[in-house]
Amino acid sequence: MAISENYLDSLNPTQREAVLYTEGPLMILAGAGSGKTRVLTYRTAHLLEKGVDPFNILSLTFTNKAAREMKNRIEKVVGTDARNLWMGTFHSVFARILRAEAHHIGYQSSFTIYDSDDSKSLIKTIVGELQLDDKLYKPSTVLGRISGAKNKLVSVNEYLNNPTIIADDEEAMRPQMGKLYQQYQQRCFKAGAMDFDDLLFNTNVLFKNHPDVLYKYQNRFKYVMVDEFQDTNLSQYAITRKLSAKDRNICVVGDDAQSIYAFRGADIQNILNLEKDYPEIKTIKLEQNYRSTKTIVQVANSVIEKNKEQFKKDVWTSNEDGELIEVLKAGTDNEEGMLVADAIFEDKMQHQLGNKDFAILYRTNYQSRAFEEALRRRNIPYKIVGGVSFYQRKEVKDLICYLRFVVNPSDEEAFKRIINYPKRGIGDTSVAKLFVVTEEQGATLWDVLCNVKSVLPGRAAVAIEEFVTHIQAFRVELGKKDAFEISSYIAQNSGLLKDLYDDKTPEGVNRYENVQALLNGIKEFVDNPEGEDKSLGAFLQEITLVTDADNKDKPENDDKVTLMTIHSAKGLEFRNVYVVGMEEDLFPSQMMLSSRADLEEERRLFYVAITRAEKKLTMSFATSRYRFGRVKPCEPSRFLSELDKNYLKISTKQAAVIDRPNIITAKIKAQTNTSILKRNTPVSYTPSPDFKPSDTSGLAAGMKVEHPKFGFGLVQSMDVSGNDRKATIDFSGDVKTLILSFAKLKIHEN
DNA sequence: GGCTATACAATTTTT
DNA sequence: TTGTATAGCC
Repeated sequence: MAISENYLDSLNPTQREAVLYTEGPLMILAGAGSGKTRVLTYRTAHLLEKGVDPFNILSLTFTNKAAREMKNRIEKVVGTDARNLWMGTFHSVFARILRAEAHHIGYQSSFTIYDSDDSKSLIKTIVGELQLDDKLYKPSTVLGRISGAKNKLVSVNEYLNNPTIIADDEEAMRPQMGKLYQQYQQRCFKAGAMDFDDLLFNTNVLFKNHPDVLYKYQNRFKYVMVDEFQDTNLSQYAITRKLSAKDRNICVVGDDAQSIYAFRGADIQNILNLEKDYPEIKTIKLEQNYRSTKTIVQVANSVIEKNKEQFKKDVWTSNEDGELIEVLKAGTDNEEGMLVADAIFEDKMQHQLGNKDFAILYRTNYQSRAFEEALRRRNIPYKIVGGVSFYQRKEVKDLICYLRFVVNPSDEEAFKRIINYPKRGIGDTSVAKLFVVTEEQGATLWDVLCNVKSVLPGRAAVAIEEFVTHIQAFRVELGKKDAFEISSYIAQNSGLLKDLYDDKTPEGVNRYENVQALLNGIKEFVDNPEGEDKSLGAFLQEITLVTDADNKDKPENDDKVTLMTIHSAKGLEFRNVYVVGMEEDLFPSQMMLSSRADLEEERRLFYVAITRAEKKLTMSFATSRYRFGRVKPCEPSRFLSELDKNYLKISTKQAAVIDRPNIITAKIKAQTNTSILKRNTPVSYTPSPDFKPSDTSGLAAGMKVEHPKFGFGLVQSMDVSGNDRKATIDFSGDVKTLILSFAKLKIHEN
């Protein structure tokens, strides 16, 4: 095996220890930027070098993207052997295993995976059928409760019999919650569907009830590694524990300071459980940060120090001190966008950076709008990670639901979406009737559909019979064609493609293209030599587990500023990071203020945001923000005042253009407490009363100019090499490079 | 059943 | 402000 040179030499002593410690349980507490991925990569490479078969190694990561990247890196070290490693998210790995073992737990291997929209829609249906108050039993609330139970491995029966849970639900005025959980599970099962949590829950059931199956996978996965262990929930932990019970070669990597998924059931307790379950466990701490400047590391430390509950860790770096952390203050959310876009532009010019060196991180997705707009106006390319995934778009999901229903005609949620699209005159009442009859008869949905005449009156029945004939025809093709052929066939013959094609509005054209893109994606899936299972069913299961964050960008057009939530930024790093929307009630989110545990999670989130930055960190906040179509005053985040002031530079920058009348800003300023930033608020330059921008086409070095914001300056040099003409101007010591097409400059003759 | 008009709520984070 | 839910009409 050809391992590239002395890879061990490039590691520090603790890292090396972690790589070499291959037998027996190991816990690596890895501080932010401490070379964790490097350790995991080399550890795997080292295992392979020792002669361990790649088939025997399982690595569980948090995102598909992380898995893919690690696989690539290992491949660079050990070569093509890496292809046979099992790497993926908990959900994708165990979905594959469940697919293979589905018959043991009463499912077909073609089971559907419900995404959260499917789950909520089903809950809504059930709440309606049970005639419960839908204000009280909101789908998201109910799903959250069910999800929470499953993540703690609480089955329906246990739920129904647990006095504490019952009391909780009664106190919340939702006594029917258990009943809903029960119905929901039944309906999923009957529909041949599992939701995200079921993938893990049912893996536990499988391993518990079928020791022979468990034994098989224990022998298969002799070495188990878990990345981002702090974000695992009980259900996930139970799976890893079972898998590694035989050989006890479990290696987990995590950082409690970066645990940000408690809302999804992640439990720090797992780290303690681990020490209990594996008393012989070896713990290694990686504390040297290689990513960030001293300033950033120290500010991050000063933030996380405020948390009470944490393991002792001492993250340090030998990197340079670096630049101070800049804090930008904006009057409005739009101005915040402009300030940040301006700052990015300036940084780019001054340090000759690429767009991909920058990231804008925010707490909630909806904040992206102002930054998109500002970046677009300055022609700075950007990409948004997160938000609605491609597969969630209406037109794409419509086709997917056709495919789902053809593969699994019990799939109720898919049925609901396609039964009247394209329109065939079947309304909600008919659909509800069908479900009721299905329940009453204890039959399957498909059976009822096939005998629809006995259920529904004439017109609707005829329409459904037609639909059934269509589906049957598609199912016949399923055996003959590959996934791509059958999908194209269905897209065409269902009338879906035609419906979209007929819409000639720009949005309609876009929708049509999206469906074509989906078909291309399926083609790619079929042509990809790596996957072994190329059935349509396999494709459908895979894409449900793909998030937008996993999207591989084409490398050639990848030089873009990245916009994303802090959650999706976990595990990534950027040269310059902008943490925006640093306002009370936004970050920390008002939803998280109720308990100390929640606030501490927000603070860890802040810690994650800070530690993404390598060289330069900038934060921003606005003193007013649009919310629900109304301007709302905002106060700076308490997190800002928790930062060590010695590392801060309060910026005096203002946006180049004021977007709304000053009255609003002024009024809000008057009532807003901006104490931490008040003291050195600068006197901004007031332009001459007769200020009027000149024609700058003849601008040359040596000329004296006036800028509405920066005041008088002397042109040092001109840059006409790029697309934009730029001038470097000295504004009494403050040297700026301005793009002439944007900058308003008045040329003074003398 | 399908369409329009009106009312109303909503913004946490993700597999 | 936007998107969704409901009511009321054809």
